[in-house]
Amino acid sequence: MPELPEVETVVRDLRPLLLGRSFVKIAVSRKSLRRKWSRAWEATLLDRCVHAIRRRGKWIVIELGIPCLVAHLGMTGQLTVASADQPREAHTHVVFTLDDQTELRFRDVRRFGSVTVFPTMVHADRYFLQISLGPEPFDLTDGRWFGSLNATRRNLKAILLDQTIVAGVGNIYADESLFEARLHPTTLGNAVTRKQAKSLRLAMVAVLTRAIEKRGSSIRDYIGGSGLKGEMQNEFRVYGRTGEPCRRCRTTIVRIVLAGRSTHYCPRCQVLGTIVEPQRLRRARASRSPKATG
DNA sequence: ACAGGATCCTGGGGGC
DNA sequence: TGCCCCCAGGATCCTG
Repeated sequence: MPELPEVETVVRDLRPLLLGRSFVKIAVSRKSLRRKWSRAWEATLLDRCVHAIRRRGKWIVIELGIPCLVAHLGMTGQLTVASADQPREAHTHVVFTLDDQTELRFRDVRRFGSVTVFPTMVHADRYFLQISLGPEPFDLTDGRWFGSLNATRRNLKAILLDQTIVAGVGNIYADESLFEARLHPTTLGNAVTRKQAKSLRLAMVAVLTRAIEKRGSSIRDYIGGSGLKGEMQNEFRVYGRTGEPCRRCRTTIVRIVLAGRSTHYCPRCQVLGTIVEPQRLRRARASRSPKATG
C-alpha cells in the first residue's frame, strides 16, 4: 500500500530516469482510472522537458515546464520506467514514451489510483489547497500538531489517517507510529498531553524516515520507480502481526477495526493517553504490581 | 462534528 | 478442481 515512504521511493527512483527527458507519445487504455483521462491533456504534455519531480503527501508531481502531471498510486498503483521493448504487464493503463526509447508506465490493478494533468503548477497547488491537504509530517511543529490533536474527539488512528491533518500517513505507518509512541490507537485526540503529542510526532518522523531508508514496504503490489521492492515489511512491530508476540514484551498483538481499517497494537505497550488523576494512577499501579500469592 | 458504512476495484486465500 | 465469500484499504460520498 503506497504511503509516504513508498511514494518518496518512487519519486527518488524516477528522478534520474526522467529529469531532462520529454514525452514523445502517450497511450491510454480504455479502462478508466479514478479520474478520467482527457485526450486534450496529451497535446499539452508532448515535447516538454521534465524539470522536476517531487512528492506532496501521497501525490507524485512531475513538472514539465509549465504543465504538470500529478499521480496518485491509490492502493496498487505502480509508476515505473522500463525499456520500450520490455513487455507491458497486465493492468498497465497509461504509457508515456520518452525521447530515449524508455517508457514511463502507470500500472494499477485495482484502479484506485489516478493520473491527472494540471495546466500549471499553480493549478496543482490550488488543487492541494482545495482538498485541504495537510502539512508534511517532517514539517509539523509541536504547536500545530498538539493543536490539531487537541481540537478533536476523534481517535488517534483516525487522526493519523486524515490527510487534511497530516499528509502521507496510511494504515501501516499509522499503526507503526502509534506503537513507537506507545499510544493506544483508540486514544482520543483531546486526551493527549503535549508530551504524548510530541512523542507521537517524533515516532511518526522516525518510522517514516526508517521506512524511506528501507525503500518502503512491499507487501503485495508495491515496487519502486525502478521496479525494486522495499524492505520495511521485515521490520513491522505491529502491522499484520495479529496473534504474534510483541517484539518488546511478548504480549500477543491484537487486531481491531478503527476508522473502518484494520488496526494492530500491543495491548500492554500501548496505553490510553487519557489524563488520569494521581489517585487513580496509584490504584492502577498497585493492581498491576505482582501479588504475594498466586 | 463525527462515526460508521458503502463504494470503487481485483486478486489472493480460506473453507467446503 | 471449482465455487463462494471475505479481505486488503486510499479517497470520497452518504447517512445517522
